[in-house]
Amino acid sequence: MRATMRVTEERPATPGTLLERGMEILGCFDAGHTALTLTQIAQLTGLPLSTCHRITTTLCNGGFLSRGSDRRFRVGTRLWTIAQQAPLNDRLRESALPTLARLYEETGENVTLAVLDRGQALYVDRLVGERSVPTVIRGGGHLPLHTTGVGKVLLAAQTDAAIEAYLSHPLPRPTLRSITDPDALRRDLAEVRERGYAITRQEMSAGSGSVAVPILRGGTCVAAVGVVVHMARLDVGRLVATLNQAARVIEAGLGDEG
Amino acid sequence: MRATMRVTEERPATPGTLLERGMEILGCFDAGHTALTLTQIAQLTGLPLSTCHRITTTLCNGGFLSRGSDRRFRVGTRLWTIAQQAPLNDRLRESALPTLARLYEETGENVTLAVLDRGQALYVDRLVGERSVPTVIRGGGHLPLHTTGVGKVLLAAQTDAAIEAYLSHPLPRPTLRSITDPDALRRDLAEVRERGYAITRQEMSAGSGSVAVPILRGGTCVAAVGVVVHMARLDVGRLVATLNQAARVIEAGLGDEG
DNA sequence: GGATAAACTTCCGCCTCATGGAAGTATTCG
DNA sequence: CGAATACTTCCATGAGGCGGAAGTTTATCC
Repeated sequence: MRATMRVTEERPATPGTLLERGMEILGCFDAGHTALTLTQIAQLTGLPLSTCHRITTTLCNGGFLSRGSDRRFRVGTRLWTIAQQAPLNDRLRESALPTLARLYEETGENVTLAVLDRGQALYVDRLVGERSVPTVIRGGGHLPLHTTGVGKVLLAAQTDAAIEAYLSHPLPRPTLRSITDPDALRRDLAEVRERGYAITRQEMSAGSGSVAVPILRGGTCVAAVGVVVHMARLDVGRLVATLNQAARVIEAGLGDEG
Repeated sequence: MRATMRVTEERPATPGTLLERGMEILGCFDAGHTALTLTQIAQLTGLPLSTCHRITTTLCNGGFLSRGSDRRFRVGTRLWTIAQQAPLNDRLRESALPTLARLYEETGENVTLAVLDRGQALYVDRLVGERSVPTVIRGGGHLPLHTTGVGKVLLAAQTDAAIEAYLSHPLPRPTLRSITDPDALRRDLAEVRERGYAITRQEMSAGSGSVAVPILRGGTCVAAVGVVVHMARLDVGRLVATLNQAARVIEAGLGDEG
């Protein structure tokens, strides 16, 4: 009989404006949700079906969504086109791409480029090999700072105050090896600063580790490049050398200041 | 005294809903407009300043826009993240990337990957070399089908009816060498179909030409890879061989059907 | 550095346009 | 082929967007 307990459902106090709702619907398309039916969207957002229908129709007309023959919604090319104007693409990505690919060729491993975004590592680009560690996250996704190589590099480059702020929040712990103790992390980050590179050992997923180095512009760290490899192939010395070389090339492509 | 001739201004009959206006504002961020001030947005959209202000504020709160210390708006990371879920990225892009980069390394030229979108060639990815032809368009931009190598490939793969529909619209003519005569284009496209590759010679911009080949999945053309080079270096035979090799690799990475 | 201009932000009463339940239609599944 | 599910359309109501104008901050100029 399921009852009608919808009373205390989810709506705290926010009626939500049309535009906010539109953004909320678009936000449903995250990693793993590349195609959604109308009802799925209604469930995910908690909005009435007719409301979702109206909004999705508008979004489709604007090219922000598109609807395939399977009646499912996908992100539209218009939205994608607009997104290409994001600062993330400005120079970093374009100038880094060939270098990342060469890195990928040289190492045969998963190569990632990430920046700091909203207290997480935002994966700007990612090259995944068939022969390497299985996919954890696709480009455009976020992962914690303290469990990934690129994340540690980005975090270590922040001010002490920012680091403390990060540590003050509860830290996710995806594996048993994840470092979540504040003191241990502080030591780890200090080491990253000294050495100029970060290492993770099964801190994000069992069986794999990573190495990452910063990309600097005008003395500040704007991004990080890293590789994710099976633990057995975690040859830190070689990888750091290769990564540093790549970072240097990317930095050169960025220009001095912009 | 300026009068109040605002009556017949610009608003045909569309008041525009909040969501539509939001999309319109986001749409202002196209090639060459990566950062806009509030007044610029108001001018571009023709919307009142206060309205723009309200909408941009909402968009910023949602992460769809961000505002730098220079008070200018840019596309936000949230929007970018969502865009990564677009079908464009599904497999094509990820699996093509390393190959494109290798192409870039081998040829030292501008390498482009494009799909058909709304009657134009949508550039999914683009690697631009310092040593090669200057930038015409960035990734995420649209160019005509009949003046670009990748465009011709995509157009030639369409049904005859679709081609005729394309030819029935007025064709832009960026250079004197652009082929805009319908009959000449039909012949050109027939040739593309036979040979399996397309050539342009100064049809998009003076001094440069291009070669492109299709990327097939399940017998249909889903994309095109091409290179843009200075006319002096337009060694068709060599480029076609290299491109075909690359296309084969990309196709292999796509999987059979999905 | 002070004055003027431009760009931006806030405010509020009017009135349009979004709202969402319900009824109707298409699609899928057994 | 019928039942269940997914989607689309409709409409009276009132919540929320509207934009001109006044106020504040930032940029420009001499």
